[in-house]
Amino acid sequence: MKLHVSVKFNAIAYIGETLAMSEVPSEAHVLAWTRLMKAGRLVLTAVEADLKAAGLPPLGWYDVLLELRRAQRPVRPVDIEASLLLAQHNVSRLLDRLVVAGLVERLPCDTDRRGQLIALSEDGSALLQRMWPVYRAAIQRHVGAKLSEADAQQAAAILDRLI
Amino acid sequence: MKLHVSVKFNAIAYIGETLAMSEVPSEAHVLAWTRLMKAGRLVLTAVEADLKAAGLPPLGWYDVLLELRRAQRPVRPVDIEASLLLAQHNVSRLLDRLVVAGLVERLPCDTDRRGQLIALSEDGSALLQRMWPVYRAAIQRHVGAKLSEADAQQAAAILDRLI
DNA sequence: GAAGATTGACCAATCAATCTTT
DNA sequence: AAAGATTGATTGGTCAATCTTC
Repeated sequence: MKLHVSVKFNAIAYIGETLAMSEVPSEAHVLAWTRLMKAGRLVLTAVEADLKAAGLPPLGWYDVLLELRRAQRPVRPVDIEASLLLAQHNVSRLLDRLVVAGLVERLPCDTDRRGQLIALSEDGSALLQRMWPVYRAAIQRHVGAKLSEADAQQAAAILDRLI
Repeated sequence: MKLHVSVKFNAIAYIGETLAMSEVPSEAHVLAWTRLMKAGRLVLTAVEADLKAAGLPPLGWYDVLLELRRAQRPVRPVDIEASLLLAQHNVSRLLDRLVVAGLVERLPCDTDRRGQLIALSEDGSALLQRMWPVYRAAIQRHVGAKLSEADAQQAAAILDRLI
């Protein structure tokens, strides 16, 4: 009788846990999440501080300029949104600032007259080149110096599964 | 002669690379950094969206409330800053909102009259409990479902080295 | 003078609505 | 109606300055 009850109870507990397993994260998953947020914020803050200390604009500017240089041709705002994971209105206003700073130009888009093309200017290209050494040094200081080569490879591989 | 030149060149190249190694990040380090930013932004956006969809406040509120409940007693703003990696003025205004929402209370601090103590209210405690199931499900959906247990453990360990 | 915290002014992000073209 | 993009209004974050207490 006692055994019977015990079996029943274990069965219920087991079912409960099985259901829970698919609905709630493990402790390791929660820890990975909190570390992701904390490490991300800490390193981002440090890198942004290095850029600012060198009198350079924020990372968001670099990201857009790099996107344009990589494409080697004018790019649609919608493509920038997709690759940088930014909201449409966010990109619109970021581009406003880059235009005012003379780093990019807005061109009409012939194939779709709703849209436009964003072109990298000479100044934009020059800024990109001035920023990279500082940015690169910041990455080295705040990431490179803290992770082994194997750590970096593993981290990149695992984080990629979240994307 | 040709060999001699070659040796010299290699030596110079090697020195150059050795110096560079300590100043610039490897490709893997740069990739780890970009993935960290991208994965962090993507998952954070998704989790925040889940909270909002459930009619709940943003994660920052949860972080503060959780900090207070963990301490089991009123906490100094300076301690919140340290554990959440937030700037002082940022915490000040976040607490303003929590006070207005009736989730925390500001109490005078007897041991240091410059400071204050932040106490969790009943409503704050209740909100914490209402948020956790939604938050937990979001972590499971956006992290747990995408990483194996081993991945999560490795990720947590590696990211911890950045903190 | 340094530390804990707040405040006013400014900049950036977000929401909802809008406009044009597809 | 849906997609690309912008805009006005509000909210949140940041900078510099300030205030009080240590």
